Amino acid sequence: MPFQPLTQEPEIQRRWLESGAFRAQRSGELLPGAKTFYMLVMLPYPSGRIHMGHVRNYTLGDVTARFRRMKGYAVMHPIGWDSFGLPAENAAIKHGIHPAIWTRANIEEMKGQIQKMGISYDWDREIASFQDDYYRWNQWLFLKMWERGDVFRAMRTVNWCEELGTVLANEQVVDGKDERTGFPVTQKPLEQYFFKTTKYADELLDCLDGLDWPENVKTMQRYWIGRSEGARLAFDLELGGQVEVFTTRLDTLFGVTFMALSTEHPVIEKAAETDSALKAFCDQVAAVSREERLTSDIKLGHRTALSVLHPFTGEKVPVFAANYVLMDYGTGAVMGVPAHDERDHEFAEKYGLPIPQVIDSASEWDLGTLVNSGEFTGMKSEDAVTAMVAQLGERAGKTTTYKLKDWGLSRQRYWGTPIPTVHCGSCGVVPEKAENLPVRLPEDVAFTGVGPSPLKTSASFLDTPCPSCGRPARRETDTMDTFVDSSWYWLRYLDPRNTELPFAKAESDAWMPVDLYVGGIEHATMHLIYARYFYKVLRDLGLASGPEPFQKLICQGMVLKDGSKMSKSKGNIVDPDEVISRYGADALRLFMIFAAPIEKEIDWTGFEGIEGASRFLKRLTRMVEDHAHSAAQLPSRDQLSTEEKTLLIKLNQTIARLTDDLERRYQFNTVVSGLMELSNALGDLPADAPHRGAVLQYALDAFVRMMSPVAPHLAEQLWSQLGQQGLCMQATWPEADPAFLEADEVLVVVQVNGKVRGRVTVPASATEAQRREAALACPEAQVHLTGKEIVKVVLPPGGKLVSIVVKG
RNA sequence: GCGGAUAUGGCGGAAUUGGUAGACGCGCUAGCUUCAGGUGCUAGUGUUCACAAGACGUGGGGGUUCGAGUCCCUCUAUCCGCACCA
Repeated sequence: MPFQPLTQEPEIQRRWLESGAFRAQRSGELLPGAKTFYMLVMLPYPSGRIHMGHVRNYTLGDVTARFRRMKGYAVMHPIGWDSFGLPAENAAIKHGIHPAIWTRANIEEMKGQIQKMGISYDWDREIASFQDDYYRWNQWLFLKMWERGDVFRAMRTVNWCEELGTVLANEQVVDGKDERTGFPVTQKPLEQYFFKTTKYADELLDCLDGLDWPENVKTMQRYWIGRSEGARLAFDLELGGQVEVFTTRLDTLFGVTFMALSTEHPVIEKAAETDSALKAFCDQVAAVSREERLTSDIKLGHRTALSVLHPFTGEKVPVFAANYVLMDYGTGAVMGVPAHDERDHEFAEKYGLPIPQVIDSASEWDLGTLVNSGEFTGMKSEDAVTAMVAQLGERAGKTTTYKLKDWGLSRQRYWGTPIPTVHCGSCGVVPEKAENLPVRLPEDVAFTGVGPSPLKTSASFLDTPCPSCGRPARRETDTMDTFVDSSWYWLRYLDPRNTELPFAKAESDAWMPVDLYVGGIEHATMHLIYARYFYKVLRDLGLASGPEPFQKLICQGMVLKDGSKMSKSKGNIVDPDEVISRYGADALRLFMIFAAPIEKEIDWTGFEGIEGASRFLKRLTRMVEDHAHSAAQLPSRDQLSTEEKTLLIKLNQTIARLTDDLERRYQFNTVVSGLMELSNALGDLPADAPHRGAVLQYALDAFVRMMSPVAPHLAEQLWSQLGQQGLCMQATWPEADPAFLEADEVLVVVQVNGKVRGRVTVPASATEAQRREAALACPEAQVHLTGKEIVKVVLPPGGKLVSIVVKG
């Protein structure tokens, strides 16, 4: 049968689905001691069409899943849909269709495309977050977290559009205006729900060390969490009250010449009530847009009428409002030490403040020995901190701060999980009862794009009795951030139809942690921090075991077109469907794996690469077609011709190498090049080799099994042609035969003074002394040895090299 | 500015523990087959001088070593992340 992927692939896909070969076992079906492998890809958003990034991601996961199945693992390889969120709601506004209809249609479309790629997902475990049998468990978990005190309510500013009467996401706001309508957007404080992620800050940071993740992702998370050890210190205001600061350099306390407070600091806000110049300064700072603040680092300050008293000297220290102090880090107040902090230095120079040196060290910003610091003079920085904390008593203490913030999960949107709380006139904010879940999204809403969240207009949704006192009350109309949906979905895959719990612990214990998680680098912080946070909460709720959900993480590189990201607006999208309909899924898969190491970008400059992949598959098909099926037994090693032995050695070395690449190294592009090398070796077998039929049959059998994870459709076809029954994907992965890993003769490279001068062949059994002798006798080397004194001869382990050192 | 990474032919890349640099593929060149080719096959393809042997060669410079793409120091360039974090 020739290479006809367009007709063959759908046929083979049907056989797979009918055979149930993609199905993952329930925990009860696993034999004791069974090896499991959980292969996870990041939950896709059903935007409408599959793009090349998906193809790369899913192919990689599929290669791993198929390899592990053949290696005898029970494999979990699921897929689902991150199907709440803004685009569906925008589509509803634009086209006047319900977000659910738009979402369902997109899922159908994309599912069909994924199936055309031959990805081995267990479709029985498919989940979609917009369905109430998924989001009810978001609500259930929210209630559990509420009980434990992991949820709280607080004010936070949002992007508010007065004309639309709605809240906008950051990406919807461009130049301070709604990107769709151009209406102005302002900042407005709103009471919202938060998860207490900071409670786990230390654990989230410390557990990173044990994870097999890319170093850059771990670094990004460390920075994001931003743990900083230091001390807090309360200064007395001259006119009563205190200002607390956080500092990593308490040892520089005697160098304080000013206090810098954020313009949003309560002390400044209060002072501004009676100080119009200060008020004007604060307004001026507030008027600068976010982007401008980020790009400009000009320090501005305004001296207030206030002063604090130095806790040791009692001297008056002036208080400034300053634009470079952030209200949401530390305490929103900084003790200004211009001699030993770069920013404070710049500020002090600008406003003419004294810059007294109090530390003696190599560089002005380093730790060292204290000078001009009263009774602490002469102490080392580290000791001074301890001594000062002890002296300062109640007003100071060692402490730690984090950049990580609590996770604000409220969204003033329709298309998300309703937050299951109720506002009661007498009881306040009350959680819904678990037995009343799910709190479903109502259908009686209109999507106008104007006015408050559609939930606020639905009487059927709003009116509800108070779960606590039973009197009429109103439902919460905020919905959850969609990151909640993606923070535990991989556990729902393990038990997707459970109606009692989000998932049974037996299932999670059987499969967790995820062995390999593959996705885009864009999720390095948000998703991968939230997911880790949730897992720790689930563990503490007794629902899951183990500290971390994802043992190994791979972030695949992007697929570019001529050096830039493929996007609709640039019109440079290469549609996977188009490629599949020209070359077949196998050729596309092969190219995606081969083109570059997985973490690097692939630039899709043209179709040459995929032509090459297709050519390789055609050549293989011909090779199998030309090979007359042979039932002959493979002869023993000493009966084989040299060429036959060479081929079988290449075969077994390839088995060993590819197994290692897939199992330990997670290096995929070399798997394809290994297959190509082996196919070249197959082609080199002479037509008149004495045992050609038996040797080829043996080698092709192993070859087809090894190509099966990458090009599974053609592998099935060739597998049948080789006379094998059953599915190739269910065959076992070949084992390297130790009898064929070494050749009879081995090449020894001869170096003289580090330069390669010759090569000699010796029997594989040759001793060190024999190798040494053969090398010294090598004529090419002799030229460089005559008339020189041999200083030493080095024979490194492995026996493949002899290095001769000469003098003169 | 801070942090992380990367640098190998015309291109994508390989070299797993310090041991033959350039596997494999793309592209290119020549020939054959077919000549309707966006087909198939064979040979060649780091640079340079070439009959050969050789010399040079993994961003630049230095070092360790019998031996360095790989380890150390230093410089340069590119990419990514963060962005006044007290």
